[in-house]
Amino acid sequence: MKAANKHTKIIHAATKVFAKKGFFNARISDIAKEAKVADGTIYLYFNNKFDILISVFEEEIGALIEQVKKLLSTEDDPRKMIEIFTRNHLSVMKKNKHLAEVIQIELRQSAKLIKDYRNNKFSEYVDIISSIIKLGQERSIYRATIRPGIAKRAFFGALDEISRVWTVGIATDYTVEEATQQILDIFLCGILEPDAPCL
Amino acid sequence: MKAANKHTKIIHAATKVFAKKGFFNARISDIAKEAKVADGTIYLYFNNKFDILISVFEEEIGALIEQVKKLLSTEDDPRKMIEIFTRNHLSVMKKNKHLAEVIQIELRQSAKLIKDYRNNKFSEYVDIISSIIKLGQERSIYRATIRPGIAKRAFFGALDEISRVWTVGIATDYTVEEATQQILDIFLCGILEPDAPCL
Amino acid sequence: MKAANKHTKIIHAATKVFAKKGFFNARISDIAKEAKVADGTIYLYFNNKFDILISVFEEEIGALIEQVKKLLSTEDDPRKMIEIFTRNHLSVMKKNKHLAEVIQIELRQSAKLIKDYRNNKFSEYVDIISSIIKLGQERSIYRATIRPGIAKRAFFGALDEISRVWTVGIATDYTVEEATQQILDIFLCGILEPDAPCL
Amino acid sequence: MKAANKHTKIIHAATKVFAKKGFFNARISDIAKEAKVADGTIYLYFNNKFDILISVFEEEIGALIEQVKKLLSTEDDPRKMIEIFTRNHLSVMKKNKHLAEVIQIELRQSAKLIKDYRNNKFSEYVDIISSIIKLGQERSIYRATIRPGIAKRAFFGALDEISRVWTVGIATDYTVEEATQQILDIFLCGILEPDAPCL
DNA sequence: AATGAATGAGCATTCATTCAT
DNA sequence: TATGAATGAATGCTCATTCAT
Repeated sequence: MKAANKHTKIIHAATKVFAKKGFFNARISDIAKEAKVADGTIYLYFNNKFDILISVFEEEIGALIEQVKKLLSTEDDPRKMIEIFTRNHLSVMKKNKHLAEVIQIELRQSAKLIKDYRNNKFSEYVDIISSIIKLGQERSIYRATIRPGIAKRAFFGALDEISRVWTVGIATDYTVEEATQQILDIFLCGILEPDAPCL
Repeated sequence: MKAANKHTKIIHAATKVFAKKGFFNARISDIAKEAKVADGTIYLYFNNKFDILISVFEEEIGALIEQVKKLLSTEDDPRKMIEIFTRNHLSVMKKNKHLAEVIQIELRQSAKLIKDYRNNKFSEYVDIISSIIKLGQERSIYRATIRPGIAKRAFFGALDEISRVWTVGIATDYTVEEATQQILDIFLCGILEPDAPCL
Repeated sequence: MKAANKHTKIIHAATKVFAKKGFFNARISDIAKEAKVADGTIYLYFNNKFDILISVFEEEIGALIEQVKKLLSTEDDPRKMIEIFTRNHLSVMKKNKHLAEVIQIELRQSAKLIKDYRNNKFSEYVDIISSIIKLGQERSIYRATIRPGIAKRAFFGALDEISRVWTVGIATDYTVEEATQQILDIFLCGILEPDAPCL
Repeated sequence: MKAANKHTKIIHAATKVFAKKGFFNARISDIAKEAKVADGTIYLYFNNKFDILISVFEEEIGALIEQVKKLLSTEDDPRKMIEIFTRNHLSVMKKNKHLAEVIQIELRQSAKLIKDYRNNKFSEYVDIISSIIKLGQERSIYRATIRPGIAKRAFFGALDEISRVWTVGIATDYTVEEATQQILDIFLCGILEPDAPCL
């Protein structure tokens, strides 16, 4: 992954280091070394350590949002859209372990770490799920009794926990495809209208 | 909550402090003050700061396991069992915010914090879900294609993310009962055999 | 000078180190080493580096005030009182070089270093001079046209600059007694020949 | 104040910045910004930060010396000469606050800051006072018992401390003229009533 | 068992200085 | 000459842990 400029280079380095050591155990000098810049250089691009973490969230999740939105733009069926979201999320998490770790672990602490920080990008990402559900409800494909605001969390939580297996390195393993099929099997067939066929 | 002895008193104090500040921002002196003991006293009961966190996990989740197992022991229907697990988990998380925070946030970091620590108690807790699913499959109530090892994670992840709303304090709110109904609606009706009736 | 307790021990060590290196070049570890305590110990007694400097001022000048007030209490003649103040100030500054340096150099910067810090003790010390002048004016020994608020500064400034020779280590040297006589001669009688008219 | 060249521009900028923040809190980038040049440009004209401070002393005090020497050249009476020196010093210090701060505060630290630096210009300035006193003694206007080397310090110290009121911004205020009159009154004639005996 | 004063290792951040352009 | 991005050494302060009492 070639870094276009130093800002990006540092973001990628930080993602890697935060993933490996966690935010608190990560040293600025670790990030600097990983990015092959001097410690002080980091402060030309970021205000402080927290700022680096926030930037990692914003930029990495921002890219994820762009990617999945692009994929979704070619599809119209809410069932297929859920499938696309699922497969994309799981495969990115399996491939990009560093990003996965940061989202699964560091993102969770962020509210506690940084006063008044709202993970807007993260909310935006999860809201893609609820928007798909709402679309499906408008077209009578998804049951009207499902509350999108709750279902989006249930669904994201399921994906998140499922994909943790790959980062934590638990023995029990499964492929992205197996996980996708299971998730869809459980979730889709659950929220479908009784007469809407499962995929 | 009256503490039987100093060990328990410290565990409860630590749960509260870790929940409020997070493991890294929590100071031993904070825990000592909360437990109304001297800083040094903590080291008579625990080896180090990590040891306190591990003990919090083991004891608090241990109690949770006891509680839910007791509730489940009076029930035989796998559908009801899933409902009991769900309602219990969500209501404990809503009531005991400190425990909720520690499970949702600190537990996730634990592997990174403490080399070679396996959250055995946590695994035991999540495995209750897969054992219920297996039971349902044996009785042909849950579909045989569902993989319990994946489904347990999907289900726990859903519960976990759903209940995070209460600790993070997001505006969108719902009651334990609403959340329970939605979770069951989505999850149960999804994993049931085609001819097994939803609750 | 035996230190009664750690607080005093650190104050004395800091006076010495600030005198030798100046506030900014003084390292906390220098003070700690000089006081024979650990770096962290200093923070059990002081809030921060500035706080140490302020404490040095307050305590060292406080002691100086006590000392000179005690000496003055036995004297009633405003001429003798000025003499006592002068001789005491000059001899303390010549003997206690560290204190002299801190007063002459670091005290001057203090307003710039520490926002909203008023050297109350220092003002109190200089005000002893104006109170002697006022006493002399009441008794018609000192001229009524002299403004005590200006004269106190002129007098203290003269003493201060005179005594700097000893700390800076300028070649031109004179004894405390010589300096005292000259100061009194100039300040009390002026530098004019008896029959030369003032301007 | 139009700067003839960059060297002078930087000197003036540095005087201002050192006055405002003090030498240690002043950053090279502050001076560069004030002088409207790049940080690196400063190093084309000065060796290091200390060098800038020394240059400030030399050039600003050098100008002060030129100015007062020119004023004194038209006067022959040692009493008038002391008056001219006093009024000039006080009025420059009241007008040029930046220079005043640098002389009153930063100059004092200079020996500690810069190894082996002798403020030659400063000595030259203060020696003007002793040369006036010597002149007065030759003409039997000033008493022969006065030691010019001590009196020059006493006199400069008085002026310095008197003028500090204006830079520090103490409530008690007086005009240049009031201060000049008081200084001359005290120094030339002493503070005693005409018929009160000196000690 | 209990205390809490003392320790000292460890790190985010700053900023004078350099140097490629 | 002039620039300003990059460097990396340097340090105030925190806090987990120890240990004399």
